[in-house]
Amino acid sequence: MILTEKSKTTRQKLLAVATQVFVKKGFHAAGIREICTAAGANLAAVNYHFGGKMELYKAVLSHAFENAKPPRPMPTLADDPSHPQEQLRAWIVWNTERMLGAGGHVVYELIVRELQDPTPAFDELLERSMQPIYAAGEDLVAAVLGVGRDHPFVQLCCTSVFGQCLIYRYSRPLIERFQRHASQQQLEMIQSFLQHDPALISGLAEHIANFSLAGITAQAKHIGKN
Amino acid sequence: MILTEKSKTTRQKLLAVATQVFVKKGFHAAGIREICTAAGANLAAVNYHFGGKMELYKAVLSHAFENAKPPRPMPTLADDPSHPQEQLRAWIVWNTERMLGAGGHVVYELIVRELQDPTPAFDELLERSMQPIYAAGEDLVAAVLGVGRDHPFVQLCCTSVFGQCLIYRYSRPLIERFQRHASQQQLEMIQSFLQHDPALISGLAEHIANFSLAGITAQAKHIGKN
DNA sequence: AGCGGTATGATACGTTGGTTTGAAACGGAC
DNA sequence: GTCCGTTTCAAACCAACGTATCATACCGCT
Repeated sequence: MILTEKSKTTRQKLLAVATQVFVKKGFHAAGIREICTAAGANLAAVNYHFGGKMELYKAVLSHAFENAKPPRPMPTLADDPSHPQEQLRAWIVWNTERMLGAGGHVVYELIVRELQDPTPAFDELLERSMQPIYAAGEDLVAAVLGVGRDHPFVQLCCTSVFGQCLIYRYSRPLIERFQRHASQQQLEMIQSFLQHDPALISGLAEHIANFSLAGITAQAKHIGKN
Repeated sequence: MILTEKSKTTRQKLLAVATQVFVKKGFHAAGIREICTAAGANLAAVNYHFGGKMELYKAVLSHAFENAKPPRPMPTLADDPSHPQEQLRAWIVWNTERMLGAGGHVVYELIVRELQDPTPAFDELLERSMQPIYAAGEDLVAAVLGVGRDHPFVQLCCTSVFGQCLIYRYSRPLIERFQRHASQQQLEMIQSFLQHDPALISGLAEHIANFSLAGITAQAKHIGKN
């Protein structure tokens, strides 16, 4: 079990290939035969190096999570408590780019897969990768609305923000088909998203930030009415 | 192959049970042994009545689509072309309630399942069930923004609206876990969603409509800047 | 060279899941 | 009652999958 140089190579190959396959097909549909042949390894390699398919999957999750370090730190309310709106905008942009950009996209692909059929590894993954981000968003929205974190509007608005981001991860077949009759320019946009074009993702982040900030500040007017 | 009364009964039982199982587990994870035993039918019943698992699935999709008639007609721009904003609000509310309410929820559960691993039946299902709704939304957003349907903002805004709705369908494990530390009142809200509580869905539809209308009208200010 | 832990390889096992088969039971028509 | 198409049933078939086995090859070490 001691990792020599030779073993590390096939281990890493397996990990890399398995990541791609798990992202593309999900845990159940992915086969270790497919993974092993694609990695140029023997069928028994997965069991030898990881102990089983589930352990390989967990290793993929951990590895993906460790390699998903954000390029810049997450904006929080504590960074500038006197300007919550600007901080909220920065957080939305940061979150969108993190979800859709190249930096952390593998993690979110895997999370999205788990949404339908959660494995035992799902809770920990979510807790480590998304929960802190969501909590920071709650703080910011609550600050902008001038209410506590438990106010229903806070949850609703945060979910609205996440929904706008996640649909581009989750519903790509849907978006592609809806825009099938759209202009050529837009189809190219969609294709670029598939390759995580940073410029287009920034533009999308801007849209979601504009859209959401208007939505959130509009909610402020409804507070106290009920 | 002629449908007598006796055969219709088991056929319908199979169809009903299969719908539940496919919704709960997805196409691949669902087993015909499970479906048949739950329906009180023999293992060979699926092959006899439908010709195979895939054909059963297609029958479930068609059946679900036919039983998903909306309680009221979809609001469109043509209903009242002089008040596009009010019509857009009505459309958002209608769409949200349709997606999340009891009326058409089976169809959307199945669509959401297909988003990850589209089957050959996916395209037709989408074309018949969601595409017309999306097109109507595009018209309304374009009218509110005062631009053509091909304007990038139209697609972005429509996707933002759909994203807010769909996240409640496909990310329920996520929402539940995020609000795990939330108040008891909110946990009950989530539970009620699972049972398609009409009142709560109406409230959610209101939120999404408020949020989105503010977001869309805010985009109008950015038009022409580039 | 010879040893021991490590890695790889081909093969087989047990299970699962969809499909097939062929016989038996049903139900109306004559 | 008999016949025939339809439906049900138990059992088997077959492919695919994850896993286990055991022999072989590798490599640093003494």
